[in-house]
Amino acid sequence: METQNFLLLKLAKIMHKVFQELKKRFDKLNDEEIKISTEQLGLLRSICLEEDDVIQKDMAEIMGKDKSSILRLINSLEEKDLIRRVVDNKDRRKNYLMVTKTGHRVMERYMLIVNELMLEIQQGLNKSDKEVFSKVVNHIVIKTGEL
Amino acid sequence: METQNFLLLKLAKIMHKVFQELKKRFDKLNDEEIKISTEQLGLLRSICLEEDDVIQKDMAEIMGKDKSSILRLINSLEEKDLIRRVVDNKDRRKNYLMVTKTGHRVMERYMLIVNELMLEIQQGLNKSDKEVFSKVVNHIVIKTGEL
DNA sequence: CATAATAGTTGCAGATATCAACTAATTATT
DNA sequence: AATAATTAGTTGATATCTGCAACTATTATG
Repeated sequence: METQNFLLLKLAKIMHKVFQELKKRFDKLNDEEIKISTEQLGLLRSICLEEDDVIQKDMAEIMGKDKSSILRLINSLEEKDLIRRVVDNKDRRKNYLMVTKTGHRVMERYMLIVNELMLEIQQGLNKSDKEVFSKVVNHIVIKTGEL
Repeated sequence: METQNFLLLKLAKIMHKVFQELKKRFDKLNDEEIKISTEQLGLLRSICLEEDDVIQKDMAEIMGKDKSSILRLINSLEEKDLIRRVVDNKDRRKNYLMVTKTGHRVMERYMLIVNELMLEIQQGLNKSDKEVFSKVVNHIVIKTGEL
């Protein structure tokens, strides 16, 4: 019973650590390049990972943040030319958030670092463990989706 | 290869969702009670979970934040009478962070909610899957500890 | 004793967050 | 078709959290 609580807290701790490490490595890489904050990167990442084109409101829901928060993050990403607002012809209230070439390049570079770190972390795990882990994560994705 | 990246991002997403849900349930509970922010709760949680008594500097290291950040979070927790600074007799530079009765009560209440949500999320998983998951998490704890 | 190192504090500046009030565009209602 | 309601986005105000650098107080070291 208590084990499961601590597991969650452990998970929180390692996620924090992993993203901290990722940010550190990413910052190091981007010394003279585009400086991007964790939140900005998180939003960019989310936009990239969505199946369909999204508008600001979608991202507010997906990220679980206020629409004005998203708006300001979008502003900063647009200033850095990582994404671009494109007005929907059919409904001019909507701004589609399109990732620019630079944005994709930044994400790719980020993904390489993620990849590298993941390999480091996975060392010593066998295939079946990884599969079960992946299965459980997917299970939790579904369960949290129901919340 | 790519699978593992997305696994991390998936994990990040579910953690975000879980803590969001936890905060929501916790806020609902604490309508007239102590209002506490996510960061404050996170710090209180960490202090409670440590084996030994800690000082501010320890928490800065554990949480991976600047000591001044911790200091201010401690201030807000102390204002709410959830923790108390106690000067070390042998080294008067050090403030031990002692959790008050109220602090423990708040944490217990929080843990109950965590517990409840964990049970909801785990429904449908068999024992062996949970064990493997736990094992992998522990593996990652060790690996991230080496970073 | 003078100097280093350590723990904590304060001031400053920047990023993020939410809330509420607002505009503009679209849809629904009468 | 005119009016009202809804939706998407924006803005202003305010609060929280963050790190950095400079500072104080205390302890350790030479």
